[in-house]
Amino acid sequence: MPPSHGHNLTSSIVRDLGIAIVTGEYAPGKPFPVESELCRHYGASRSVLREAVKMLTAKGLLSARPRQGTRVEPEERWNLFDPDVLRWMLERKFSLQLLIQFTQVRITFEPCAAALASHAASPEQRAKITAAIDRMLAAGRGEDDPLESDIAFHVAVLQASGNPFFLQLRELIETALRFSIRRTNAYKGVPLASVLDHKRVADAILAGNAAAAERFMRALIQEALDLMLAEQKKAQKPRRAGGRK
Amino acid sequence: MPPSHGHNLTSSIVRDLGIAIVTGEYAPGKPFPVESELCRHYGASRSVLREAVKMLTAKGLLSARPRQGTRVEPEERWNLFDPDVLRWMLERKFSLQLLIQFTQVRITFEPCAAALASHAASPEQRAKITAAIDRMLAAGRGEDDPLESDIAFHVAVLQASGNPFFLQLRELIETALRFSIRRTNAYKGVPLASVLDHKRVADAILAGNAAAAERFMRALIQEALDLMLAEQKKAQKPRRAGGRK
DNA sequence: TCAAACATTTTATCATATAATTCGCCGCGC
DNA sequence: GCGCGGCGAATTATATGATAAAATGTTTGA
Repeated sequence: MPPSHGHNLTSSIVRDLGIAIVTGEYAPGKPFPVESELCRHYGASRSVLREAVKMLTAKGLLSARPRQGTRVEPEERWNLFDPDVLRWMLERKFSLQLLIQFTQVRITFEPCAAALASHAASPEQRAKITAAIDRMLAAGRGEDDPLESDIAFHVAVLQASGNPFFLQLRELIETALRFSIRRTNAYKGVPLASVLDHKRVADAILAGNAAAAERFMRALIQEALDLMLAEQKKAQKPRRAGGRK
Repeated sequence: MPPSHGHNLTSSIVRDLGIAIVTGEYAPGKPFPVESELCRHYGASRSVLREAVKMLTAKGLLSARPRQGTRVEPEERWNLFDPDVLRWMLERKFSLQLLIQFTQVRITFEPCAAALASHAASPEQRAKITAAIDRMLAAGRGEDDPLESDIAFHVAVLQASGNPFFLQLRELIETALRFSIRRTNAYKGVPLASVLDHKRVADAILAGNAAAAERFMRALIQEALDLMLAEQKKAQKPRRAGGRK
């Protein structure tokens, strides 16, 4: 196993093991390989392997006790808000349902963040929001990257909210956005309408209109959510019902 | 350093270092002790220390590179949604502002979870919500623990929402509730009114009335938030303005 | 039948050695 | 004087082997 992805051996093992866990390669009930076995598997020393296991333990994926071995934790203990964990899940264990569930989180958070931002945004943060909208407009003319400018807008709003918990979602939303376009082939040509939908959120925030900012942001994400729900329904029809996992 | 708290040496060092970091003992800019120094400090071997550092790295508090040493990450990289990190911050670096900010997160999440629950709750989950309300009523009569029953209610709603991200907040909310009562001396005698406020949320969920469930849950948390904001204002008056940190 | 002693397996901890990485210094050439 | 390349040192990264502790299963003794 060459340290192809991360920079060092440990982080690439963390990544590999992490992906193996979230994809269900090691079930929460079934036995996890013992240290020595994993060492052989990866051709790494015990130190490195133990450090990798500790990192996954810190993310809630594993737990270990003497004589009992290392075990995969039940899924509800996983740290879903850890950027690594969410990324692994979206990239490697994609399910439309997971993306929908995360979007439900966004539709919960972001309108609130927009409302807070309309009161709390500093001049610099306001400028950043304006700049992001400008970038989106430019992207509409083909002069900037649509995805990056979109991300920049949402991040700017989160930052302007002044709530550090909201800011935490930054990486998660970035991952989700990057990922969802990679699958849905949206952003073919940025519809101007979408840019204007963003712009009215920005305008409401800059005008200090919390209620409008919240409403418009919610509408924005609801639209994306509706698209996913429609796709989900479409995908269910041809085959059968039963949307578990 | 006896492994007083956690079960083993590593976890107690993780805890100790984690607390030292969130309390600002090691600033994000200033130098962090090198491995050998930390080993001496804790009287532990390098392996143990490195594993502890790796766990903190996984939680976003540290980063390390050869020759450059280990460094504290800027606060916005910390994994605030990690139960350990939030607990350390609330227990050891308490600020009313942080509690308020987290409550803003709750007021964002929980009404939404209640709305989802009103449609998605399974029979078992409904029973759990009912049971929690019964416990709260019992607590009002002094026959059960007010805090535990309150926690049980909120957790039951999160579970019933069917969204794993919401369920993640379980431990966080538990921590925040346990903590906030320890400081505010609320729950002296559970006012029946509060129990009824909870009950009408439960009733709305059980009746499948999403809008009402959302509204009542929001009102419930808003009340707590208002108390904190009032306390914050009260605390600011006597001294001076300037609520940073 | 039950319980205490024992053996075994697995992680936890320790100790030491070597490699890789990066920064700063020094000297060389121009 | 100034840049550039190598050299050395500091620090984490990795490897290895040994010992300790914990938890489980088994055996033995009454």
